[in-house]
Amino acid sequence: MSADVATIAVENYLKHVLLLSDGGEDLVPMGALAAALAVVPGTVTTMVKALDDDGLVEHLPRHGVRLTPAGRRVALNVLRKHRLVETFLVNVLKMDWSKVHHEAERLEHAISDEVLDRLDDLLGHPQNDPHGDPIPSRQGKLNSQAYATLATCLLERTQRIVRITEQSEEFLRFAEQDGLQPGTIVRVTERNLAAGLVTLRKSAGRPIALSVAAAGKILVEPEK
Amino acid sequence: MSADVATIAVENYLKHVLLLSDGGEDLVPMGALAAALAVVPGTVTTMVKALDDDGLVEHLPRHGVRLTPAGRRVALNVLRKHRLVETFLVNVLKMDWSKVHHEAERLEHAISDEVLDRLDDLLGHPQNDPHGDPIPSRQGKLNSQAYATLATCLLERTQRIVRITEQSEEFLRFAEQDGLQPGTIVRVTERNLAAGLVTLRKSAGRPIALSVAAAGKILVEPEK
DNA sequence: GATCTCACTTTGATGAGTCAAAATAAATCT
DNA sequence: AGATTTATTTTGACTCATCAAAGTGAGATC
Repeated sequence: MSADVATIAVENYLKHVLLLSDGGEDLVPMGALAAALAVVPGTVTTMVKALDDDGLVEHLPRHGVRLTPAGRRVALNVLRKHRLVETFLVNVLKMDWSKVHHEAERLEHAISDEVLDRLDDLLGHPQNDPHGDPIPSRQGKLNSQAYATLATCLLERTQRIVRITEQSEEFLRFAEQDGLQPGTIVRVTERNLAAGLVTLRKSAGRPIALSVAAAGKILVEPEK
Repeated sequence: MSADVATIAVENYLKHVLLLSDGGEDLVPMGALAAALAVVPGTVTTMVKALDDDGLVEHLPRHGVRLTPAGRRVALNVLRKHRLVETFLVNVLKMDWSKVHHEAERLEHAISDEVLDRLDDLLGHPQNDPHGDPIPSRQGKLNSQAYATLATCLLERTQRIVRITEQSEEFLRFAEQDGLQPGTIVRVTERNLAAGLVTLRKSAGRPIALSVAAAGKILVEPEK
Protein backbone atom coordinates (compact mmCIF):
# COMPACT_ATOMS: atom_id res chain seq x y z
CA MET A 1 0.00 0.00 0.00
CA SER A 2 2.97 2.37 -0.19
CA ALA A 3 1.38 5.78 -0.56
CA ASP A 4 2.83 7.64 -3.49
CA VAL A 5 3.73 10.67 -1.37
CA ALA A 6 6.54 10.18 1.10
CA THR A 7 6.52 12.74 3.91
CA ILE A 8 9.70 14.50 4.90
CA ALA A 9 10.01 12.23 7.93
CA VAL A 10 9.60 9.11 5.80
CA GLU A 11 12.20 10.32 3.33
CA ASN A 12 14.62 10.96 6.16
CA TYR A 13 14.12 7.55 7.71
CA LEU A 14 14.70 5.83 4.40
CA LYS A 15 17.72 7.96 3.55
CA HIS A 16 19.38 7.21 6.86
CA VAL A 17 18.69 3.50 6.63
CA LEU A 18 20.44 3.59 3.26
CA LEU A 19 23.42 5.51 4.60
CA LEU A 20 23.78 3.34 7.69
CA SER A 21 23.45 0.07 5.80
CA ASP A 22 26.64 0.89 3.92
CA GLY A 23 24.82 1.27 0.65
CA GLY A 24 23.94 -2.40 0.83
CA GLU A 25 21.54 -4.75 2.42
CA ASP A 26 23.05 -4.73 5.91
CA LEU A 27 20.69 -4.70 8.86
CA VAL A 28 20.64 -1.33 10.56
CA PRO A 29 20.23 -1.43 14.36
CA MET A 30 17.31 0.62 15.62
CA GLY A 31 19.54 2.53 18.01
CA ALA A 32 21.89 3.63 15.24
CA LEU A 33 18.94 4.91 13.27
CA ALA A 34 17.60 6.74 16.32
CA ALA A 35 20.96 8.42 16.84
CA ALA A 36 21.25 9.42 13.19
CA LEU A 37 17.77 10.93 13.20
CA ALA A 38 18.15 12.51 16.64
CA VAL A 39 14.97 10.92 18.00
CA VAL A 40 14.44 8.54 20.92
CA PRO A 41 14.53 4.79 20.16
CA GLY A 42 10.82 4.31 20.81
CA THR A 43 9.99 6.71 18.03
CA VAL A 44 12.07 4.70 15.60
CA THR A 45 10.29 1.48 16.53
CA THR A 46 6.90 3.10 15.90
CA MET A 47 7.93 4.64 12.64
CA VAL A 48 9.76 1.61 11.30
CA LYS A 49 6.73 -0.56 11.93
CA ALA A 50 4.65 1.86 9.87
CA LEU A 51 7.23 1.85 7.08
CA ASP A 52 7.18 -1.94 7.15
CA ASP A 53 3.40 -1.89 6.73
CA ASP A 54 3.91 0.39 3.73
CA GLY A 55 6.39 -2.02 2.22
CA LEU A 56 9.30 0.40 2.34
CA VAL A 57 11.43 -1.44 4.87
CA GLU A 58 11.64 -4.85 6.44
CA HIS A 59 11.59 -4.76 10.22
CA LEU A 60 13.16 -7.70 12.02
CA PRO A 61 12.02 -7.08 15.60
CA ARG A 62 14.86 -6.83 18.12
CA HIS A 63 17.37 -7.06 15.31
CA GLY A 64 17.07 -4.12 13.01
CA VAL A 65 15.74 -2.74 9.80
CA ARG A 66 16.60 -3.02 6.12
CA LEU A 67 15.31 -1.38 2.96
CA THR A 68 12.98 -3.14 0.56
CA PRO A 69 13.55 -2.48 -3.16
CA ALA A 70 10.74 0.11 -3.04
CA GLY A 71 12.28 1.83 -0.03
CA ARG A 72 15.70 1.75 -1.61
CA ARG A 73 14.34 3.48 -4.68
CA VAL A 74 12.93 6.32 -2.60
CA ALA A 75 16.09 6.59 -0.51
CA LEU A 76 18.36 6.76 -3.54
CA ASN A 77 16.22 9.48 -5.05
CA VAL A 78 16.47 11.55 -1.88
CA LEU A 79 20.21 10.99 -1.71
CA ARG A 80 20.54 12.02 -5.35
CA LYS A 81 18.66 15.22 -4.58
CA HIS A 82 20.79 15.89 -1.55
CA ARG A 83 24.07 15.49 -3.35
CA LEU A 84 23.09 17.32 -6.51
CA VAL A 85 21.82 20.20 -4.43
CA GLU A 86 25.11 20.29 -2.54
CA THR A 87 26.97 20.36 -5.83
CA PHE A 88 24.80 23.18 -7.07
CA LEU A 89 25.28 25.21 -3.92
CA VAL A 90 29.06 24.92 -4.11
CA ASN A 91 29.64 25.05 -7.88
CA VAL A 92 27.02 27.59 -8.89
CA LEU A 93 26.18 29.62 -5.82
CA LYS A 94 29.79 29.44 -4.56
CA MET A 95 28.70 28.58 -1.07
CA ASP A 96 30.97 27.45 1.68
CA TRP A 97 31.87 23.79 1.45
CA SER A 98 31.16 23.29 5.12
CA LYS A 99 27.64 24.74 5.11
CA VAL A 100 25.99 23.08 2.20
CA HIS A 101 25.14 19.81 3.91
CA HIS A 102 22.86 21.57 6.32
CA GLU A 103 21.14 23.49 3.50
CA ALA A 104 20.66 20.38 1.41
CA GLU A 105 18.99 18.62 4.32
CA ARG A 106 15.95 20.80 3.79
CA LEU A 107 16.08 21.29 0.05
CA GLU A 108 16.26 17.56 -0.69
CA HIS A 109 12.63 17.25 0.37
CA ALA A 110 11.34 20.25 -1.53
CA ILE A 111 12.80 19.69 -4.96
CA SER A 112 10.79 17.89 -7.65
CA ASP A 113 12.14 15.23 -9.95
CA GLU A 114 11.82 17.63 -12.84
CA VAL A 115 13.86 20.36 -11.19
CA LEU A 116 16.33 17.68 -10.22
CA ASP A 117 16.85 16.69 -13.85
CA ARG A 118 17.38 20.27 -14.96
CA LEU A 119 19.85 20.79 -12.16
CA ASP A 120 21.67 17.66 -13.23
CA ASP A 121 21.89 18.99 -16.79
CA LEU A 122 23.08 22.40 -15.60
CA LEU A 123 25.84 20.79 -13.55
CA GLY A 124 26.92 18.47 -16.33
CA HIS A 125 25.87 15.18 -14.72
CA PRO A 126 28.51 15.11 -11.99
CA GLN A 127 29.53 11.75 -10.53
CA ASN A 128 30.41 13.07 -7.10
CA ASP A 129 29.36 15.92 -4.85
CA PRO A 130 31.84 18.45 -3.41
CA HIS A 131 32.75 16.10 -0.56
CA GLY A 132 33.49 13.35 -3.04
CA ASP A 133 30.37 11.37 -2.16
CA PRO A 134 29.01 9.48 -5.15
CA ILE A 135 25.77 10.80 -6.62
CA PRO A 136 23.23 8.05 -7.35
CA SER A 137 22.27 7.95 -11.02
CA ARG A 138 18.76 8.66 -12.21
CA GLN A 139 18.33 4.93 -12.58
CA GLY A 140 19.32 4.40 -8.96
CA LYS A 141 22.85 3.10 -9.40
CA LEU A 142 25.16 4.07 -6.58
CA ASN A 143 28.87 3.82 -7.23
CA SER A 144 30.04 2.56 -3.86
CA GLN A 145 33.60 1.55 -4.39
CA ALA A 146 35.55 0.48 -1.31
CA TYR A 147 38.37 2.92 -0.69
CA ALA A 148 41.25 2.96 1.76
CA THR A 149 41.38 5.77 4.30
CA LEU A 150 44.20 7.87 5.67
CA ALA A 151 44.01 5.55 8.66
CA THR A 152 44.53 2.40 6.60
CA CYS A 153 46.44 3.25 3.41
CA LEU A 154 50.07 2.42 2.69
CA LEU A 155 52.71 4.66 4.25
CA GLU A 156 55.05 6.84 2.20
CA ARG A 157 53.03 6.58 -0.96
CA THR A 158 51.28 9.45 -2.68
CA GLN A 159 47.50 9.19 -2.37
CA ARG A 160 44.69 11.25 -3.84
CA ILE A 161 41.86 12.22 -1.49
CA VAL A 162 38.60 11.09 -3.08
CA ARG A 163 36.04 11.64 -0.38
CA ILE A 164 35.31 13.04 3.07
CA THR A 165 32.79 10.83 4.82
CA GLU A 166 31.68 13.23 7.50
CA GLN A 167 29.24 16.05 7.11
CA SER A 168 29.61 18.03 10.31
CA GLU A 169 30.44 21.66 9.81
CA GLU A 170 33.30 21.57 12.30
CA PHE A 171 35.02 18.67 10.62
CA LEU A 172 34.67 20.12 7.16
CA ARG A 173 35.90 23.52 8.25
CA PHE A 174 38.92 21.87 9.79
CA ALA A 175 39.55 19.83 6.62
CA GLU A 176 39.25 22.93 4.48
CA GLN A 177 41.66 24.81 6.71
CA ASP A 178 44.33 22.17 6.18
CA GLY A 179 43.55 21.98 2.48
CA LEU A 180 42.25 18.42 2.69
CA GLN A 181 39.64 18.18 -0.05
CA PRO A 182 38.76 15.72 -2.77
CA GLY A 183 41.58 15.89 -5.31
CA THR A 184 44.32 16.88 -2.89
CA ILE A 185 47.48 14.72 -3.08
CA VAL A 186 48.93 13.62 0.24
CA ARG A 187 51.42 11.16 1.66
CA VAL A 188 51.11 9.51 5.07
CA THR A 189 54.49 9.61 6.72
CA GLU A 190 53.77 8.09 10.08
CA ARG A 191 51.03 6.24 11.86
CA ASN A 192 51.08 5.70 15.59
CA LEU A 193 48.09 3.59 16.54
CA ALA A 194 49.05 3.63 20.21
CA ALA A 195 48.96 7.42 20.36
CA GLY A 196 46.04 7.44 17.93
CA LEU A 197 47.93 9.78 15.64
CA VAL A 198 48.46 9.95 11.90
CA THR A 199 50.99 12.29 10.30
CA LEU A 200 50.90 13.27 6.64
CA ARG A 201 52.29 15.81 4.19
CA LYS A 202 50.82 17.54 1.22
CA SER A 203 53.26 17.37 -1.71
CA ALA A 204 55.52 20.16 -0.51
CA GLY A 205 54.07 21.29 2.78
CA ARG A 206 54.91 20.82 6.41
CA PRO A 207 53.51 17.84 8.30
CA ILE A 208 49.86 17.72 9.33
CA ALA A 209 48.79 15.69 12.35
CA LEU A 210 45.40 13.97 12.48
CA SER A 211 43.67 11.72 14.94
CA VAL A 212 43.13 8.18 13.69
CA ALA A 213 39.39 8.80 14.01
CA ALA A 214 39.61 11.82 11.72
CA ALA A 215 41.95 10.03 9.31
CA GLY A 216 39.42 7.23 9.01
CA LYS A 217 36.87 9.68 7.65
CA ILE A 218 39.05 10.61 4.69
CA LEU A 219 39.02 8.16 1.79
CA VAL A 220 41.94 7.95 -0.61
CA GLU A 221 43.13 6.06 -3.65
CA PRO A 222 46.75 5.51 -4.75
CA GLU A 223 47.93 8.37 -6.98
CA LYS A 224 48.65 7.51 -10.65
CA MET B 1 6.31 35.54 21.91
CA SER B 2 6.73 34.79 18.22
CA ALA B 3 8.84 31.64 18.04
CA ASP B 4 11.81 32.20 15.78
CA VAL B 5 10.96 29.24 13.55
CA ALA B 6 7.84 29.57 11.44
CA THR B 7 6.43 26.24 10.30
CA ILE B 8 5.46 25.72 6.68
CA ALA B 9 1.81 26.16 7.61
CA VAL B 10 2.49 29.42 9.43
CA GLU B 11 4.49 30.77 6.50
CA ASN B 12 1.64 29.91 4.17
CA TYR B 13 -0.99 31.59 6.32
CA LEU B 14 1.04 34.77 6.54
CA LYS B 15 1.89 34.79 2.86
CA HIS B 16 -1.75 34.45 1.86
CA VAL B 17 -2.88 37.13 4.27
CA LEU B 18 -0.36 39.42 2.62
CA LEU B 19 -1.52 38.53 -0.88
CA LEU B 20 -5.20 38.86 -0.04
CA SER B 21 -4.81 42.16 1.78
CA ASP B 22 -3.67 43.77 -1.45
CA GLY B 23 -0.18 44.33 -0.15
CA GLY B 24 -1.64 46.69 2.39
CA GLU B 25 -3.33 46.73 5.70
CA ASP B 26 -6.77 45.65 4.48
CA LEU B 27 -8.72 43.26 6.63
CA VAL B 28 -8.82 39.79 5.08
CA PRO B 29 -12.06 37.85 5.62
CA MET B 30 -11.56 34.46 7.19
CA GLY B 31 -13.44 32.76 4.39
CA ALA B 32 -11.20 34.21 1.71
CA LEU B 33 -8.18 32.95 3.59
CA ALA B 34 -9.75 29.51 3.95
CA ALA B 35 -10.40 29.35 0.23
CA ALA B 36 -6.86 30.48 -0.64
CA LEU B 37 -5.36 27.86 1.66
CA ALA B 38 -7.81 25.14 0.65
CA VAL B 39 -8.83 24.38 4.24
CA VAL B 40 -12.19 24.59 5.99
CA PRO B 41 -13.08 27.87 7.73
CA GLY B 42 -12.88 26.37 11.21
CA THR B 43 -9.25 25.54 10.65
CA VAL B 44 -8.49 29.12 9.76
CA THR B 45 -10.15 30.41 12.91
CA THR B 46 -8.07 28.07 15.06
CA MET B 47 -4.84 28.89 13.30
CA VAL B 48 -5.40 32.63 13.15
CA LYS B 49 -6.06 32.74 16.86
CA ALA B 50 -2.73 31.02 17.44
CA LEU B 51 -0.97 33.44 15.10
CA ASP B 52 -2.56 36.31 17.00
CA ASP B 53 -1.19 34.90 20.25
CA ASP B 54 2.23 34.79 18.61
CA GLY B 55 1.93 38.43 17.58
CA LEU B 56 2.05 37.70 13.86
CA VAL B 57 -1.48 38.79 12.99
CA GLU B 58 -4.30 40.75 14.52
CA HIS B 59 -7.56 38.82 14.64
CA LEU B 60 -10.76 40.85 14.77
CA PRO B 61 -13.33 38.16 15.56
CA ARG B 62 -16.18 37.91 13.07
CA HIS B 63 -14.47 40.48 10.89
CA GLY B 64 -11.17 39.25 9.62
CA VAL B 65 -7.44 39.21 10.03
CA ARG B 66 -4.58 41.57 9.30
CA LEU B 67 -0.79 41.27 9.52
CA THR B 68 1.20 42.83 12.33
CA PRO B 69 4.56 44.34 11.40
CA ALA B 70 6.24 41.12 12.57
CA GLY B 71 3.92 38.98 10.49
CA ARG B 72 4.39 41.22 7.51
CA ARG B 73 8.12 40.82 7.75
CA VAL B 74 7.83 37.03 7.66
CA ALA B 75 5.30 37.12 4.83
CA LEU B 76 7.43 39.40 2.67
CA ASN B 77 10.42 37.15 3.17
CA VAL B 78 8.44 34.11 2.04
CA LEU B 79 7.11 36.02 -0.95
CA ARG B 80 10.61 37.13 -1.85
CA LYS B 81 11.75 33.52 -1.74
CA HIS B 82 8.83 32.41 -3.85
CA ARG B 83 9.40 34.96 -6.57
CA LEU B 84 13.16 34.69 -6.68
CA VAL B 85 12.87 30.91 -6.92
CA GLU B 86 10.42 31.30 -9.78
CA THR B 87 12.82 33.62 -11.54
CA PHE B 88 15.64 31.15 -11.04
CA LEU B 89 13.61 28.26 -12.37
CA VAL B 90 12.68 30.14 -15.54
CA ASN B 91 15.87 32.13 -16.21
CA VAL B 92 18.49 29.60 -15.20
CA LEU B 93 16.86 26.18 -15.38
CA LYS B 94 14.76 27.18 -18.40
CA MET B 95 11.64 25.70 -16.94
CA ASP B 96 8.19 26.19 -18.28
CA TRP B 97 6.65 29.47 -17.27
CA SER B 98 3.43 27.77 -16.32
CA LYS B 99 4.94 25.19 -13.95
CA VAL B 100 7.21 27.21 -11.77
CA HIS B 101 4.58 28.54 -9.42
CA HIS B 102 3.81 25.06 -8.20
CA GLU B 103 7.49 24.25 -7.71
CA ALA B 104 8.14 27.46 -5.85
CA GLU B 105 5.30 26.71 -3.44
CA ARG B 106 7.45 24.03 -1.87
CA LEU B 107 10.89 25.54 -2.32
CA GLU B 108 9.94 28.84 -0.68
CA HIS B 109 9.82 27.05 2.67
CA ALA B 110 13.06 25.13 2.28
CA ILE B 111 15.45 27.83 1.18
CA SER B 112 17.56 29.69 3.74
CA ASP B 113 18.13 33.41 3.79
CA GLU B 114 21.73 32.86 2.82
CA VAL B 115 20.90 30.79 -0.25
CA LEU B 116 18.30 33.41 -1.08
CA ASP B 117 20.92 36.15 -1.12
CA ARG B 118 23.24 34.16 -3.37
CA LEU B 119 20.39 33.42 -5.70
CA ASP B 120 19.53 37.10 -5.80
CA ASP B 121 23.14 37.91 -6.73
CA LEU B 122 23.20 35.20 -9.40
CA LEU B 123 20.04 36.57 -10.97
CA GLY B 124 21.22 40.18 -10.86
CA HIS B 125 18.72 41.46 -8.29
CA PRO B 126 15.63 41.30 -10.48
CA GLN B 127 12.71 43.60 -9.70
CA ASN B 128 10.02 41.26 -11.00
CA ASP B 129 9.52 37.55 -11.41
CA PRO B 130 8.67 35.93 -14.77
CA HIS B 131 4.97 36.72 -14.34
CA GLY B 132 5.81 40.35 -13.72
CA ASP B 133 5.01 40.15 -10.03
CA PRO B 134 7.19 42.50 -7.98
CA ILE B 135 9.87 40.86 -5.85
CA PRO B 136 10.03 42.27 -2.31
CA SER B 137 13.44 43.73 -1.52
CA ARG B 138 15.68 42.31 1.15
CA GLN B 139 14.58 45.19 3.33
CA GLY B 140 10.94 44.26 2.84
CA LYS B 141 9.88 46.90 0.38
CA LEU B 142 7.21 45.74 -2.01
CA ASN B 143 6.72 47.81 -5.15
CA SER B 144 2.94 47.62 -5.46
CA GLN B 145 2.09 50.11 -8.10
CA ALA B 146 -1.54 50.21 -9.23
CA TYR B 147 -1.77 49.19 -12.86
CA ALA B 148 -4.63 49.15 -15.35
CA THR B 149 -5.70 45.81 -16.78
CA LEU B 150 -6.72 44.70 -20.24
CA ALA B 151 -10.26 44.96 -18.91
CA THR B 152 -9.90 48.61 -17.86
CA CYS B 153 -7.25 50.28 -20.00
CA LEU B 154 -7.88 52.77 -22.79
CA LEU B 155 -8.96 51.39 -26.17
CA GLU B 156 -6.84 51.69 -29.32
CA ARG B 157 -3.72 52.61 -27.45
CA THR B 158 -0.56 50.48 -27.34
CA GLN B 159 0.01 48.99 -23.91
CA ARG B 160 2.88 46.95 -22.49
CA ILE B 161 1.95 43.91 -20.43
CA VAL B 162 3.64 44.18 -17.06
CA ARG B 163 2.17 41.41 -15.02
CA ILE B 164 -0.06 38.33 -15.02
CA THR B 165 -1.88 38.12 -11.69
CA GLU B 166 -2.95 34.52 -11.84
CA GLN B 167 -0.81 31.52 -11.06
CA SER B 168 -2.87 28.61 -12.30
CA GLU B 169 -1.12 26.40 -14.80
CA GLU B 170 -4.06 26.44 -17.21
CA PHE B 171 -4.25 30.19 -17.35
CA LEU B 172 -0.52 30.62 -17.82
CA ARG B 173 -0.34 27.98 -20.51
CA PHE B 174 -3.13 29.76 -22.34
CA ALA B 175 -1.40 33.12 -21.96
CA GLU B 176 1.86 31.68 -23.23
CA GLN B 177 0.10 30.15 -26.21
CA ASP B 178 -1.21 33.52 -27.29
CA GLY B 179 2.13 35.17 -26.58
CA LEU B 180 0.78 37.26 -23.73
CA GLN B 181 3.71 37.71 -21.38
CA PRO B 182 5.28 40.57 -19.46
CA GLY B 183 6.88 42.84 -22.05
CA THR B 184 4.49 42.03 -24.87
CA ILE B 185 2.98 45.09 -26.59
CA VAL B 186 -0.77 44.90 -27.28
CA ARG B 187 -3.65 47.14 -28.24
CA VAL B 188 -7.23 46.60 -27.08
CA THR B 189 -9.49 47.11 -30.06
CA GLU B 190 -12.87 46.35 -28.64
CA ARG B 191 -14.50 45.75 -25.32
CA ASN B 192 -18.00 44.37 -25.01
CA LEU B 193 -18.96 44.25 -21.36
CA ALA B 194 -22.37 42.82 -22.12
CA ALA B 195 -20.90 39.82 -23.89
CA GLY B 196 -18.02 39.79 -21.40
CA LEU B 197 -15.52 39.90 -24.22
CA VAL B 198 -12.33 41.81 -24.86
CA THR B 199 -10.60 41.84 -28.24
CA LEU B 200 -6.98 42.85 -28.70
CA ARG B 201 -4.13 42.68 -31.19
CA LYS B 202 -0.42 42.21 -30.82
CA SER B 203 1.42 44.79 -32.91
CA ALA B 204 0.98 43.01 -36.21
CA GLY B 205 -1.05 39.91 -35.42
CA ARG B 206 -4.60 38.83 -35.86
CA PRO B 207 -7.16 39.60 -33.15
CA ILE B 208 -7.19 37.68 -29.89
CA ALA B 209 -10.40 37.30 -27.90
CA LEU B 210 -10.38 37.18 -24.11
CA SER B 211 -13.05 37.00 -21.47
CA VAL B 212 -13.30 40.09 -19.30
CA ALA B 213 -12.40 37.91 -16.33
CA ALA B 214 -9.18 36.81 -18.02
CA ALA B 215 -8.42 40.31 -19.24
CA GLY B 216 -8.71 41.58 -15.70
CA LYS B 217 -5.87 39.31 -14.67
CA ILE B 218 -3.43 40.95 -17.09
CA LEU B 219 -1.92 44.23 -15.92
CA VAL B 220 -0.64 46.77 -18.42
CA GLU B 221 0.91 50.20 -18.61
CA PRO B 222 0.74 52.68 -21.52
CA GLU B 223 3.58 52.05 -23.99
CA LYS B 224 6.25 54.78 -24.32
C1' DG C 1 -37.59 46.03 13.97
C1' DA C 2 -38.03 40.82 13.64
C1' DT C 3 -36.29 37.42 10.93
C1' DC C 4 -33.27 35.11 7.81
C1' DT C 5 -29.02 34.11 5.91
C1' DC C 6 -24.38 33.41 5.55
C1' DA C 7 -19.92 33.97 7.50
C1' DC C 8 -17.62 32.79 11.25
C1' DT C 9 -16.59 30.20 15.62
C1' DT C 10 -16.80 26.21 18.70
C1' DT C 11 -16.42 21.58 19.86
C1' DG C 12 -14.90 16.99 19.49
C1' DA C 13 -12.17 13.87 16.86
C1' DT C 14 -8.32 12.38 13.81
C1' DG C 15 -3.49 11.34 11.90
C1' DA C 16 1.39 12.22 11.89
C1' DG C 17 5.31 12.37 14.49
C1' DT C 18 7.22 12.79 18.63
C1' DC C 19 8.83 11.98 23.95
C1' DA C 20 9.17 9.85 28.73
C1' DA C 21 9.26 6.11 31.21
C1' DA C 22 8.08 1.32 32.18
C1' DA C 23 8.42 -3.48 30.34
C1' DT C 24 10.84 -7.02 27.91
C1' DA C 25 14.16 -9.62 25.37
C1' DA C 26 18.84 -10.40 24.00
C1' DA C 27 23.60 -10.39 24.83
C1' DT C 28 27.43 -10.47 27.96
C1' DC C 29 29.89 -11.68 32.07
C1' DT C 30 31.33 -13.96 35.38
C1' DA D 1 23.63 -21.44 34.17
C1' DG D 2 22.29 -17.33 36.59
C1' DA D 3 22.78 -12.39 36.94
C1' DT D 4 23.53 -8.06 34.99
C1' DT D 5 23.81 -4.88 31.36
C1' DT D 6 22.11 -3.04 27.14
C1' DA D 7 19.06 -2.66 23.10
C1' DT D 8 14.50 -2.61 21.80
C1' DT D 9 9.54 -2.36 22.34
C1' DT D 10 5.34 -0.84 24.64
C1' DT D 11 2.31 2.37 26.66
C1' DG D 12 0.31 6.71 27.50
C1' DA D 13 0.53 11.40 26.52
C1' DC D 14 1.47 15.54 23.83
C1' DT D 15 1.69 19.08 19.75
C1' DC D 16 0.46 20.59 15.24
C1' DA D 17 -2.64 21.00 11.70
C1' DT D 18 -6.52 19.47 10.10
C1' DC D 19 -11.95 18.13 9.32
C1' DA D 20 -17.03 17.56 10.29
C1' DA D 21 -20.75 19.23 12.19
C1' DA D 22 -23.25 21.96 15.45
C1' DG D 23 -23.70 26.64 17.41
C1' DT D 24 -23.64 31.78 17.14
C1' DG D 25 -23.71 36.48 15.70
C1' DA D 26 -23.96 40.56 12.35
C1' DG D 27 -25.74 42.42 8.70
C1' DA D 28 -29.27 42.10 4.80
C1' DT D 29 -34.27 41.63 3.76
C1' DC D 30 -38.82 42.28 4.22
